[in-house]
Amino acid sequence: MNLFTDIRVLVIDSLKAMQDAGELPAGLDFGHVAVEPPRDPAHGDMATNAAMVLAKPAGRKPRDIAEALSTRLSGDARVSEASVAGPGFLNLRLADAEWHRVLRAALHQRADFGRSDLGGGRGVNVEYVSANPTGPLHVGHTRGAVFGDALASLLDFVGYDVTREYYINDGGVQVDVLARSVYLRYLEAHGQAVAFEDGTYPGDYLVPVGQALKEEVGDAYVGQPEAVWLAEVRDFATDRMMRLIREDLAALGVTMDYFYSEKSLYGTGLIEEAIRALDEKGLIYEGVLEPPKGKKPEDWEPREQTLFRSTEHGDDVDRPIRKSDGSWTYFAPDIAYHYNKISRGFDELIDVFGADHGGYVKRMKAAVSALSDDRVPLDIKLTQLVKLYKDGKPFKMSKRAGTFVTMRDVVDQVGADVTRFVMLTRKNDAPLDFDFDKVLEQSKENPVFYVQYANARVHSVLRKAREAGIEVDDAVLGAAELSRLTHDMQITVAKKVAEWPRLVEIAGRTHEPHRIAFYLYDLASELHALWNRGNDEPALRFLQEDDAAASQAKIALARAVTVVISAGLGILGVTPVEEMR
RNA sequence: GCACCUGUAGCUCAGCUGGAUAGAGCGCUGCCCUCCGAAGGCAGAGGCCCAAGGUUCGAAUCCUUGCAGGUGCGCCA
Repeated sequence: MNLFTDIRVLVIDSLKAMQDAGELPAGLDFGHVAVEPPRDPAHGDMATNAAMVLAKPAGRKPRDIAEALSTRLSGDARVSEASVAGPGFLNLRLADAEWHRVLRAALHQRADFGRSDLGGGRGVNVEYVSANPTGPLHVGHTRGAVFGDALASLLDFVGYDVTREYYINDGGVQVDVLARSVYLRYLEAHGQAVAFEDGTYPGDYLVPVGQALKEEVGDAYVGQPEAVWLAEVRDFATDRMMRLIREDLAALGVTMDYFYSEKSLYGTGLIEEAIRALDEKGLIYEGVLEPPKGKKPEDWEPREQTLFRSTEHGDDVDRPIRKSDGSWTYFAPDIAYHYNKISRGFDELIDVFGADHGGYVKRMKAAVSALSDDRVPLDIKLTQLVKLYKDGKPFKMSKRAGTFVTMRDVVDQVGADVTRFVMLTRKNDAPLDFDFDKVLEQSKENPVFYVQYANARVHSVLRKAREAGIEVDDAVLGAAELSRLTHDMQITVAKKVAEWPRLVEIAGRTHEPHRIAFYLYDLASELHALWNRGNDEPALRFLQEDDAAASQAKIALARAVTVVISAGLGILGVTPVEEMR
């Protein structure tokens, strides 16, 4: 249940009744009528802008509409008070029973509390990570992986049919470089001295791959020209790298539904088909691009290339899809890949890219817009850089100096749960500071700890209640005398719980999973505040050993909080803990 | 030169399809914390929401222009 949408229905029904009574003209658009929590809780529990939105079309003064609406809403048992304020806001105060109803819903629906039908079962494809298969995942990939995975879970929670997908860039020259690098390690495994020049990957992680290649083919490739081994070694190496990447993802708790290979596009005619589809729309032509202004490549000279008229779909300049030698640019298979996603019937597409791909957004959107005739929206989320800190000091990464920080390094040091939560404590558009020490601190300034601690505190109460012989199963708690919960701080916590379904929809609509992390921190804060008050006012403590009924009511509130924390952490991919260690 | 992202308290950042007196953590100030649920609690100070125009009953939020920082810009992917 979502109390905000329930009350909005009530408001709309009242407005319709006013139309029937001739107090409002027919044919009004209620689409902009909103029911929201007011910024200042002193104003009430909910506020509606109905009077202000409808004043002009209805030809009446906002305050007059608000007064009339106020009279009708006051007649509903759920509304304890309705008052007109400011330019025409209608503030509503709800009966305590409404908050109790929310708690019961949370205890009854548990993991499903807050689920929504926003997506209406529509298919959405979330493509994320998509790192080149040339080495292990690093910190930058980690943020994209966590973000994409949480977004996918979030969309699932709000009613989408979600596919998680990884695009393997195994078709470009970078996998040839990988193959040559592995070949060097292979020669090394045969006892030869090798040198890693510029343009090869010197990382140690290829040592076992070279060794494995030796075990696979013996000395068959030693002393042979590239033509003999390149294709074979390339396949072998990319396969090994993808195994490595899958292990990295698994360590972070990320599981993909599909891995889509760029290489598999070649030779199937799909690229040609996608380009033909664009050509049929008159969007493909042979032409010469203007040189880029400012930073001009040194060897720039005008060339005729095959171009995609992406400017027709919002891009700044048209984009080449063939190099001057006639081979495809990277963009061409990517067009084909998105063409494939469209043809697989997805209703919405989401790409999660690193910030360095920002320049790629417009052309990709242009391609999808053109190929789908604007039927399939593509949202591209860019994740900004992660800056690493060690004890407050910046931690420089350098491949050359060997201080290259991999995803595995991070997960091994702080754990997958902490990594995931911290990566979501900033919106994707903002750079993120990640301090190896601070994320493990046990204090209020560490949101991961604070949320987990709230959860653990509630579970501690549940354990102690059972020891005291008080039944605290959810079914029992759901039937508890919640009318005993009347204290302001208790109602405040219940109100925060009631915001969860609304928050989830907002996060889902905006594709912003970080909102969940921030909300969970707020929710945890409210619980801690109530808990702390128990120090001064023993009557507010959750466990009242001599009064089972009172305990059950209070614990029902606490349990509802952990229901939401568990669901929220679940979306973020973080395991809720029941005990702090 | 152009495009995209960012600009909110001393610092790091939230801010809901535009809503009322703009929030949190840290830091700062004051009080509380021998035990009874303190890996602390309560309260307070602190703002020209980068700037200037515009749209609107109403703008941190939308539009335009400018400023500052970051990222990117044909034969790399």
